[in-house]
Amino acid sequence: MKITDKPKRTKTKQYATGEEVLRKLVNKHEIVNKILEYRQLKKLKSTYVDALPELINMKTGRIHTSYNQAVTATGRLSSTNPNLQNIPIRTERGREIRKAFVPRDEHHVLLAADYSQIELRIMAALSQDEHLIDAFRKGLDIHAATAARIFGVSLEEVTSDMRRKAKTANFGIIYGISAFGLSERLSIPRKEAAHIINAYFEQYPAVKSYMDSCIHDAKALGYVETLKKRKRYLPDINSKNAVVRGIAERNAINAPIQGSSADMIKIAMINTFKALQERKLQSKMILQVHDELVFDVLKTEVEEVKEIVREEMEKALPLSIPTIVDIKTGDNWLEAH
DNA sequence: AATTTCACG
DNA sequence: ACGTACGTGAAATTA
Repeated sequence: MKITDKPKRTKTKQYATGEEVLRKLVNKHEIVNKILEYRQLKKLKSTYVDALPELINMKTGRIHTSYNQAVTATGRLSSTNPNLQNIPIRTERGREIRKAFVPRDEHHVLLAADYSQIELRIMAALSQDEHLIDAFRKGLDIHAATAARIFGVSLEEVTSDMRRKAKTANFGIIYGISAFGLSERLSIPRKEAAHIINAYFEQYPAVKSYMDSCIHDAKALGYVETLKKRKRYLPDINSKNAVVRGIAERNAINAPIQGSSADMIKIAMINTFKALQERKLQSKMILQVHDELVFDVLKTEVEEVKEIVREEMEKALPLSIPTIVDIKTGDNWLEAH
């Protein structure tokens, strides 16, 4: 439509129209927002509303996913046919879909138990950064605590904007972020993003040296590993192509963190299943979504199951800092969140 | 069959 | 000069 001078192209030379591209064009033409809204509705309808009812099992009257144990590079599970690890939650219309996931009958509730900030906790434990460890031991709001440190203010002086930036930085760090990436995500100048990253590593110096050591180990050994010694091989770590090498370096930083989190929840799943069996409970573990377990719980068993699940998840793979699990119940999956 | 887009952690 | 945050899977579109 000629609403931008240098339209972005995909690698096959077509016009790129992904969400990030379109969002930069919303002020150029009134149709752009309408396209974004249309896309969202189309996605939700085709992927969930239309597809899921087709997958109801004739015998059980329920839908059953398949969990794949040997697909991902990091040790996570993946879920197919249908994928129940990407059920919507972020938008209001998406949340309507999540409400459709309900307990087996009126005598049951759904119980959702999720690890709180698990990847940041693992990064604290792996890096042994004293300030990050200290924040978790004190039970602080980790994004606010990070904001206070990187912006040099007291906890009380942290504004919502400072916290938002620190939160994005925290997630970015786990992925091996660049100043460019952070600036894009926060819509701030690259210089400011670079300052935030510099401040982050000044305030959490052991995080910086831990990340450097991940890359160093990958170059020396050809792989990195998780807390439970799961390896990810990184054959591109010494590539002469800077782009290819950069991806491998970010993998070297991220894989031990994401993979150790997967180690932890897998151990928790085994031990929780055993504990429910040993106590002859009828409640069932029904879903895993990377840092969350969902149970179909007999109402009379709620308190006992809650205790067991918290205990088994929190003690599955002890770190040098507390592991916290948040638990909620509800009459549908959204309410249990 | 490959690519693009977008849903989740 | 160049590209630029990790891990997935499904549906629609393009080749």
